[in-house]
Order: sequence, then structure tokens, then C-alpha cells
Amino acid sequence: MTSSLPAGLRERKKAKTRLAIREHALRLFEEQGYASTTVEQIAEAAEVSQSTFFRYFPTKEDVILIDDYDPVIVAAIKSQPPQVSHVQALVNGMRSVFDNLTEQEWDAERRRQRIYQSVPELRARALNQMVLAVDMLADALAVRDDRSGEELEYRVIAGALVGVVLAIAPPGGDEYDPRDFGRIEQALGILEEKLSRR
Amino acid sequence: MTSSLPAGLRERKKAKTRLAIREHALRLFEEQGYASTTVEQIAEAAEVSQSTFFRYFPTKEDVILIDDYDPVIVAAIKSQPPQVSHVQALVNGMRSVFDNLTEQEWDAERRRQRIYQSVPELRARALNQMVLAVDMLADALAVRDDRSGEELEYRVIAGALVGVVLAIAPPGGDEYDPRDFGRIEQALGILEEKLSRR
DNA sequence: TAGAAACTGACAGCTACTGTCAAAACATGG
DNA sequence: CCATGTTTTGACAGTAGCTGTCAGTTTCTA
Repeated sequence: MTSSLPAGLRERKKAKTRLAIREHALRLFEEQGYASTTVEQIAEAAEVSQSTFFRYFPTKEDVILIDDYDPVIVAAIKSQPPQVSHVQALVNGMRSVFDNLTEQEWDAERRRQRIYQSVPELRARALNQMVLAVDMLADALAVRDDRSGEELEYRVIAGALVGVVLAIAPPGGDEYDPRDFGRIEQALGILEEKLSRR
Repeated sequence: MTSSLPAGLRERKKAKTRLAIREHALRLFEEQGYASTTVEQIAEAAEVSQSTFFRYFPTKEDVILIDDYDPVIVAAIKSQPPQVSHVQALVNGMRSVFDNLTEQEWDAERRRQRIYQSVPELRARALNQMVLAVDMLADALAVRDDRSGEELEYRVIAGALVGVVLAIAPPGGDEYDPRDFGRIEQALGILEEKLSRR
């Protein structure tokens, strides 16, 4: 993560444009809602043409949907010591990444979350990304055992973990503060215990 | 399930129209792909106006997305004897419903699955429905214990189960035959064992 | 510094989707 | 059977997301 080597001028400009579009989009979404903000408005605010907007983001949804953290978390999980359980490896991995975010990054993250929790359309696509994350997680866990993420066993574990995180996230309209690891840890603990009984 | 009491003529006609739209839509999607089939074409084929199409299905996606089976499965789970484990209750519930489908219903179901497995847009919305299913499943499992589905414990279990089913479904481009309970059962078995070790 | 490659803006076009309104199909009481 | 009110429908117009083209500009490279 963190690409701080903007080789050419072209790259730097692109990154700047990209950021500008995202910022303005986020702001406008908050101010007037997602649906009633047009791409034209975003483009205008970011001082680009509509065509340019769509060159940077294939759809209006994508402007708010990109998540840069997944790969970092995966890396953190892979580097967890082998004696740690899979569940703990996930928790630790997430914590190690989130603990290092600046307040500003946190803020942006929370704004994003809030918006797409409230727009079904966006929620659906975010879910899709989480399912894709199952692949990565399965792989990460498998690596810790020197196995392959293709194996059913790891897909199952990864699926269950992601499923749990998904299931406890939105209990209605509550604000979801991702810092609330307590809840996640608690839930995963329950999973570890309960499922083996009866 | 199975509404065979079409009181008035109006109701009967509505059901017929609804069915016609879905049938033609499915066929056209198969013939020319989802994206390149317009609502206009569907409406024309079903001999209704575009307005009418949108009165029956809020969006083009909905025409293929509705799933009538979830509530039935939930009912089947609730009626499982208490000594059966949660995992088995889910497996049995699904089996009891799917085993009673006619070949024709199976066929329609498989066609639907195939289409929206291949269209990311549809996949995303289908996922959303599965997440909604977590609520229902949590409730069903809780009922078996005379508890409430609101309790974290049941949300966790339901989330994990749904997560597993999601995770093992699409191993690439394979045709997904929902009759393949073997895989599902195997996966859920692994969940029951593995997660408690280490 | 010249030419190649990438980026951009303006424009035109398609399609999903919404709203309105009058006509048609159905239901119901006399 | 008919007049009534209710529901459903079609035609039409309009908005907005998204795609494609093409010429002009900016950046890179030799």
C-alpha cells in the first residue's frame, strides 16, 4: 500500500484528478444524497468533463466503492505467527492495519461506510467485493499452514469468517464504527466455541 | 407456496402477465445475453407496454432475481426435531424443499442460476438477498431453541453457515448444480470440526 | 526538438427508469 | 343487465447513467 513514488508528471496528475473526483463525489453524496447527485455535478465540481469521469471510474458506483485495505490486511494475516489460531490471525491482521490509520483516513473510511450502508445499490456491490475477499482470505490462511487456498477446508473457514463479519455488521440503521473490534472478536469467539457443541 | 386459489379474474390475469414477462425475459436473456436484451424487447415479446413491465418488476434485474424458496426452507428448518444440530437442520431443510421440486421447476431454477452467475451485476444483488437470508436463518435456528434470533449467538451461526454456502458455490466457471448437496454437507461438516481445533 | 502515445473535452446516441394522464378492463350494488 | 367506482393499462415525454467517436492538447521518449 501507499504509493509514494509518483514517477512521471503524468502519473501525479492522474492521481490528483482521481482524488479530486472522489473527494467531491463523497462531499456531494453527503450533501444531497447518492441518487440525486448526478455525474455531471461531480464532474463539474472536480473540474473535469463527464467523459473523463467515466475514464477514471467505470460507473458512478465505483467512485465510492473502491477499498484499498483488503490486500494490506491479507498481508498482515500471512505474517501472523503459526501458533495463532486462524480466527485470531484474522482479528490481529485487521487490528494491525486499522490501528495504523490516521484520523483522516478513518474519517474518510467512516464516511464511505455510512453512505453505502444506506444505499442498497451500493451495499450489494460492496458485498460482492467481500465475497471476492473470501478467495484472498482462504489463501492467506492456507499460506500459514503451507497449504493451498484451493483446498475446501480453507474456503470453508474463510467463508465462515467473512459470513460472520457480514452478519453482525448492520443491525438495522446503527452507525457502524469499524473500530468496534469488540463485537467482531466476540462474534468470532462464539463461532469457535458454539459450532462444535451439541 | 403454491397459490391455487385465483379468486378473481383480475388476479388470474395479473399472475399470467407476470409469468409471461418472466418467461420471455429468461428466454431472451439466454438467447442474446442479459445486457443486450432491452426492456422494450421483453415487453414486446410478452405483449405489454414498457410501463406495464416496470409495474410488475421495479427494475430489469428483478425479473430474474426473485427467489420463492427461501421462506419455504426456513419453515422446513423450524420444523426439524430439536435433537438435530443446527448444521444438520439447515441441510435437512434445504433437502426437504429441493427434493420436492418438479423437474420443470429445477430447470427454471438452473437457468436462473446460470444467468446471474455470469452477470456480475445480478450476482451482486443475489448476494444481497443471501445476506438478508441471514436474518431469517438466525430466527429459524433460534426458534428451535426457544430463543430470539436477535441474539448475537444465532446471528453468528447463521452468518457462518451462509458464508460457507456462498464461499464454496462458485469455484470459477463451473456449472453449479444445486442438487450437489454432497459438497455443501461436506463443507458444513468441515466447519463443525475444524474451527474448534488448534 | 520532433514524433509517438496518452489524455482530454465536446458531442451524439442508447437505454433504464419515472411521472402523468386518459382509456380500457374488471368488480360491485341495484 | 346496467351504472358505478376501482384497478390496470398504454402512450408519451423527460431525466440520467453510460458508451462511442473524433479532433485537439499534454506528456513522454529518442
